[in-house]
Amino acid sequence: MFDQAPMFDTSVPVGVFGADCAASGAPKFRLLPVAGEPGMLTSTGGVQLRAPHALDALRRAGVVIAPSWRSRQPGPPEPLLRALRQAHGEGALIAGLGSGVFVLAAAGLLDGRKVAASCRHAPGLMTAYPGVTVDPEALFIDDGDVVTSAGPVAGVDACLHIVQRMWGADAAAAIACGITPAVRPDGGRAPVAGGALDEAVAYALGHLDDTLDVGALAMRAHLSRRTFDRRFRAAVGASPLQWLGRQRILRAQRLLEDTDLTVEVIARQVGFTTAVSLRRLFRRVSGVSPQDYRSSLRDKAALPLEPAGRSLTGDPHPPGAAGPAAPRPGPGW
DNA sequence: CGACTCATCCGCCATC
DNA sequence: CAGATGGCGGATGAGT
Repeated sequence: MFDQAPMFDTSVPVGVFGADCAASGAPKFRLLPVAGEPGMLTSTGGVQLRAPHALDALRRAGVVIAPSWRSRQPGPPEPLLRALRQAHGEGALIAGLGSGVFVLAAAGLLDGRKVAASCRHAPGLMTAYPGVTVDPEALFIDDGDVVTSAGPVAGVDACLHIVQRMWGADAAAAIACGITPAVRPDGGRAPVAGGALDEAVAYALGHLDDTLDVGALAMRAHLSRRTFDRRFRAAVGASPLQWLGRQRILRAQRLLEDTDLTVEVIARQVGFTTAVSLRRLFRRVSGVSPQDYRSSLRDKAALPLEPAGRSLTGDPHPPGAAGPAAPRPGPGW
């Protein structure tokens, strides 16, 4: 969230990922509203916003969304751009909705890509960033690791698309029915890379605690190993194993946050056979050891700002797809 | 941390 | 002919 950015735009991802649709079977997300710059953020009509999280929260996110940007100088602050690039490099899905595409462009994440942008923003975007091509027809574009939308209303579609892609059509439909007027039975949106791939992803998320190998996921998607690799990278922006590793770390982070389980136990619960593997990957992804991560969060939890909320890092349990045996850790999940 | 094994994944290429 | 597919093999890196 940014100072002087439109309230409507800023609220879009909060509306989608913060919607409480658990009763209709939607997954719960841990939504981490992040202040993109320090200080109080003033929005449309003088409304003042205060985001409970700082930039370091980007390291814990599976999806990072820039919902808006202001029209005036100065540009996005460099620490934010660094954090965005780092999250992207570590496999997070990055989305720029409406004016938020300027934030992604400033971070260099749109170079050489075709993106969606509203007619108001398209000329300025292409002038300031010659490497970026705007598709004037697109409401939103999923480019695998980067999603863009033309304006905040299409931003709702883009967010629902992300939900569908990562958590399945049922999840998207459950959320959509609360915020859009009419939805087709499929959730109103076509899958990114084909239902087969989505199914394999949903299966993997529901069985993170098992030892999954890429060959088995390919079989589940009814694709050859080679084609699965290719399609996966095109759709998700990372190799299957890289993606799997990041999902495992995200879940481990939650277990570290919400439980007192030992690192050894957590490692097994998220699909590592030993804690050594978890520790090594954990440090590479988040920069700290699991223990340090846990204690730093415990320190922060003492502050009044920490919400009891949920995480946009994504609860990986598409209803139905994960099966009855899907793990449901702790109360803070 | 180092040594070891083996899965992964990407370029290449024939084929569909 | 263009584009997608899938097998092969080796460098790489993940896991133990």
